Amino acid sequence: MSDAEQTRQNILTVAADEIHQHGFKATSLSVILNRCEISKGALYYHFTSKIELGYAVFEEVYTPMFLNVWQTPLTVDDPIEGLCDFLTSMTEQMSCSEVVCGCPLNNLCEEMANVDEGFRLRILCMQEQLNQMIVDALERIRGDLRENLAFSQVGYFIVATLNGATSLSKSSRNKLLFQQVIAELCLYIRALKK
Amino acid sequence: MSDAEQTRQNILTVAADEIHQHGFKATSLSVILNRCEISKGALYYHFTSKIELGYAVFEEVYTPMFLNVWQTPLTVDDPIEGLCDFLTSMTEQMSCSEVVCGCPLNNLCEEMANVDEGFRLRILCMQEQLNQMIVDALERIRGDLRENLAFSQVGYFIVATLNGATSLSKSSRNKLLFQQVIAELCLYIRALKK
DNA sequence: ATAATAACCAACCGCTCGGTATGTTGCAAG
DNA sequence: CTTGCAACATACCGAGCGGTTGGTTATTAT
Repeated sequence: MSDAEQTRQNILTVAADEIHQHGFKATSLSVILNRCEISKGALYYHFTSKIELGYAVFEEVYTPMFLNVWQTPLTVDDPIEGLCDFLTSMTEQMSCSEVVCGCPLNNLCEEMANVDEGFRLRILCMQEQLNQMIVDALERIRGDLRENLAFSQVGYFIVATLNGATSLSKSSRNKLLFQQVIAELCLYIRALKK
Repeated sequence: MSDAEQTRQNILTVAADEIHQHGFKATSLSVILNRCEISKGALYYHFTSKIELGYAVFEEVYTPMFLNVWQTPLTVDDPIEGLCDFLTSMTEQMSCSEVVCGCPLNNLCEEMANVDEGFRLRILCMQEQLNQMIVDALERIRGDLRENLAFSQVGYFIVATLNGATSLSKSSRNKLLFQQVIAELCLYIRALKK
């Protein structure tokens, strides 16, 4: 990797972390510059504006991370148990920063979706992709599931509940409420089976 | 009501609307001053700082509004149907601004819970109150419900899912996803009965 | 040897923000 | 009649923000 590309990747990584911790608007470029030990000129050489940097972080850091994390549990033999194991292990592995900072995608959705159209469309696209992955997994085992299930509706329901659960852990500052919601969500998911 | 109290109430109302629309940090005091047609001196006569104004909005506007909205469907004869009717009517009555702006409590939770302890504790208290209302309603009809239900867990699950549903409507900018999640949530709630 | 370009750096700019210090007005008590 | 306080208004402050401008350096092509 060239020096320039290395610099760019470093900016993206640091910016992703800052945005995750403080949100997009509250993320200060000067903090990113300090952490990367570069000047403002360097940042504006690689990115034309703060918001373009935000878009790049979304597309090049958050999106691949997200798709990668969800793909494994959904492509396993039994996606129902895959999902439940995945969600349960989330509650165990959840670091302190994740309890406090929440999910990057959900955070950006809350903060930016109604302010900036560029962010909104990217977030929407990501949510639709995630939903489609769930739908695909459910359809793959539709024989094992109850009749009359609206797969897309179920998918969005699962995603919504998970987001709401991270929201609850922000205010309680511990995993307990999150774990409870996830436990109940797993009950719901397992009840999808016949 | 005295003139001074009138001024104070006016500030609270306008601030509540601004915070709902733009979040706490992005809410500008000067905008509030313009809308209220008062000076900065007037605002700082009634409130010692921006954050104290925020607390006052939470306690004197959001909290009573919230408790009032939830009490009705939960104290009805059949809280299961009360809840479902309540949620369904939300999807119908939902104004355009509510689709875009989301729930004030959830917004503040996402934005401020991990930044300011004063907000965090107030939000947590509100969430616990809401959960307790749901738990009380469920216990009142526990004879009609399935065995082995963890009422508190169910309460937080419902709240979490509702919050997640409003989040989804922010990115899609329409009611459709919200309606789907609520529809699935009602299926879940009705399935609590034997 | 020189010209051009990529990859930066340092200094500065206008703007908005929350907050403060001081000034003013009207009314009510003594 | 004046004193005093409640209820404001006006003007200003420093800090931090995103963004711009004008260099500077090292590498590469001619």
